[in-house]
Amino acid sequence: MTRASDIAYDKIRSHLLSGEVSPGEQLTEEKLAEITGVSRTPVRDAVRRLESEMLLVRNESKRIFVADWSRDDIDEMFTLRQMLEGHAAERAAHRITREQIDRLDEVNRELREAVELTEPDVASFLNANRIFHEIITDAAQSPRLKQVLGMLVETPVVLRTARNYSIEDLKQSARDHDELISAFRAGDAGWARAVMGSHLRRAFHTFADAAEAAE
Amino acid sequence: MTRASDIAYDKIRSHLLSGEVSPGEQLTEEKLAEITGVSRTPVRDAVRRLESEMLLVRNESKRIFVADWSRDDIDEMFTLRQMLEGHAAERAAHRITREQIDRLDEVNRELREAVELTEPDVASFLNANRIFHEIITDAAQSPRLKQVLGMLVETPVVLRTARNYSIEDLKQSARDHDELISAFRAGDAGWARAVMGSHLRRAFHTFADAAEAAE
DNA sequence: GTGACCCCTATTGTATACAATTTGATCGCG
DNA sequence: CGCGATCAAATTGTATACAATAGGGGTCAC
Repeated sequence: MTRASDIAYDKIRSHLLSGEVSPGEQLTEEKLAEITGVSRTPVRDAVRRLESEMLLVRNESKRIFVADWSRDDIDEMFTLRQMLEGHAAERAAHRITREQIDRLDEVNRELREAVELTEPDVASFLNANRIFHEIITDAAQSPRLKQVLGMLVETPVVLRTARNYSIEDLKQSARDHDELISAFRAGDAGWARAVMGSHLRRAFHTFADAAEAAE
Repeated sequence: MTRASDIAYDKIRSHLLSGEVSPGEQLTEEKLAEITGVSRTPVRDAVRRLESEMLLVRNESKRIFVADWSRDDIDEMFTLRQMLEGHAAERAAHRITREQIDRLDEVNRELREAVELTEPDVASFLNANRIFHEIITDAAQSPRLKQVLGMLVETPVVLRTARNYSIEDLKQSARDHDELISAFRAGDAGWARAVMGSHLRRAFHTFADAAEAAE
């Protein structure tokens, strides 16, 4: 994308993720233009993107609101990711290159380092985790799948809850990733799909438990 | 959406489906503005939508082109629909109302009427088919699923090829729909998913055979 | 003849003014 | 008091002018 609309997208997104705004709160294109420092035109582009990621929603008269995700909504999102990323893992098992597998190894090493600090670095963990899954999506070599998965991003509430994940949960993620790498090395599509499936399903329950504990 | 951008979307879409433009052909916002009779601003909105449906694509420097779908691309699209609509059917089986089931019956009656003419009315068939699947997606009651499925629309090549479908293929579709309705009446999620899966997978092969025959 | 550079043109991106629509509130009337 | 109509304010939609960028083609040096 272009510069101004990228800036707008990034700034609005981090604004939404920061927790400075509450679910259900109304935003206007003009206010967002002020915040981002660009005019309404690129803001509108950014809002469209964030709508497709369901971080923003519009009411019947096109006004813009911060999306409010229920527990069921998040369950459904993880279920869709489980299906689609499971499929991605299956495809990737037959298509992934040695270089990509090495990269997965490297990224998961970084992820593990972020976890094994005395105080886990959750931001680095989430970043490494995102990159890890992106590599697999790319290795699946399906533009359509990639585009569809792009809509199913982490929601603000999931990211904020991640701070409450236990060290054991985070370590289990790293172990799942290791097993995925093994499945890819073996070229075993069924194995890769199964591991991805349980990995994402467990991730949902980790989230749900952490969210419950936070209340 | 708003009026002008809706007009632009509809006009550009039917322009793409009409076959007046070839895959890979470049389009410019200005030309599309001329065709649609609105300014570039709503045209840009419409182009964004058509991009997300992958009927248009952009190159590395943001120029707009008519998408070119390979046989593998279409295979992958049907595979994704099979997963997602299978899931939708499964959810719908537990949530669909009596009214919605009656509506499915009615729409499938129309579909069958379009097929059983001496010269099948393919346009009516496709329209009824689209509505039938939309009712199920709605009955699944998952905004996320609905939004994701909205991206996986029929491609121009699939719609054009539909003219070559045999009467027997069209009748089989109507029978699949009847079986789906039976599964919904029984509230049997597994049955609904299975029927939807084979229905869509067969649809791909029907398309592939018709496309091959047309060459 | 080939390749690098530069300029002109085509095309997309951005800002801004104005139009259309929706909301909410105020006023008047029963 | 309640209810509805009407107007003003807030918000999104559209058109248009201008800015930025990428592509294509021509020229010139070698």
